[in-house]
Amino acid sequence: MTVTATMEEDRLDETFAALANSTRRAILARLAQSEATVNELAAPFAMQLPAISKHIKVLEQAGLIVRSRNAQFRPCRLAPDRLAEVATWADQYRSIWDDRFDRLDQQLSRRRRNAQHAAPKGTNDR
Amino acid sequence: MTVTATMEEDRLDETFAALANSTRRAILARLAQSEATVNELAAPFAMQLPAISKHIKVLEQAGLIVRSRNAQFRPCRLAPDRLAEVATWADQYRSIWDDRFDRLDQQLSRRRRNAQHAAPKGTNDR
DNA sequence: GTTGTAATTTCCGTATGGGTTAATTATCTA
DNA sequence: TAGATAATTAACCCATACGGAAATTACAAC
Repeated sequence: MTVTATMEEDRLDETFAALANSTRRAILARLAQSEATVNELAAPFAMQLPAISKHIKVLEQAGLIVRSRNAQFRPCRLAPDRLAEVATWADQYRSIWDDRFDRLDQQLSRRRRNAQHAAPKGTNDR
Repeated sequence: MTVTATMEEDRLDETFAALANSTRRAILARLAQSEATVNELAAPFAMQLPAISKHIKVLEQAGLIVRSRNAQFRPCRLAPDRLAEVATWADQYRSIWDDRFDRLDQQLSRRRRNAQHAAPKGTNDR
């Protein structure tokens, strides 16, 4: 019964864990431009190839990228579904930060009104 | 020069790492309803209090929650800024999954047109 | 088949994560 | 002051994460 929920939770664990590394996020950003091979992805980093290879494995396991085969090359490309899930998850909380802006906005309006009543003749803010 | 970028990257590392645990995400979901004490937050979990206390510490360190003091109690409440950053980060990739839906939509339109040309007299789908 | 290039796997060291129990701190109440 | 409640810290166990170096696999070109 809670099987689906648990599966989704596990997947979010894995997704967020994969995203919790700036090298891996940089790889995703690079792949947002176009697909790329492991060596191409590794080029910008001061890190040995095996390390990048492992990061790619993590991203693939998490479903954030998919890979094909072209001779010795293993081109990677972005798989957007998990990223969409992250956006959806975070959006659950949107009302909370929106509310806060609303309250701030109300406060500002109130202050503007009060300022007008207190000093109706000029701009006396500060 | 890249100081800000690096700080933001480090913060995203920390934010995603904090979110990569279903217990901690459940705590955030609970705090989206109202603030709560450590014992209240711990109640739903089959886990000792110190474990929850550590999870809360991780969330606080990551800036996802803030805490106040009320006698022996340390009520927690949600701090939405980091969640907003996550939403913004994920939204960078929105065009990619939108594009995919667009392509799917175009495909379906094309199929619809072709179906009309091939069998203009009736609904012959499936 | 040998050589070269692309990429992965294995093994290792070190650090961190997530949980436990026991001990400790902080605050209220009688 | 003593005792109860809320919460944290300390000490420990086990597993996993991240990186390096060396060895290995997969394929192409000659």
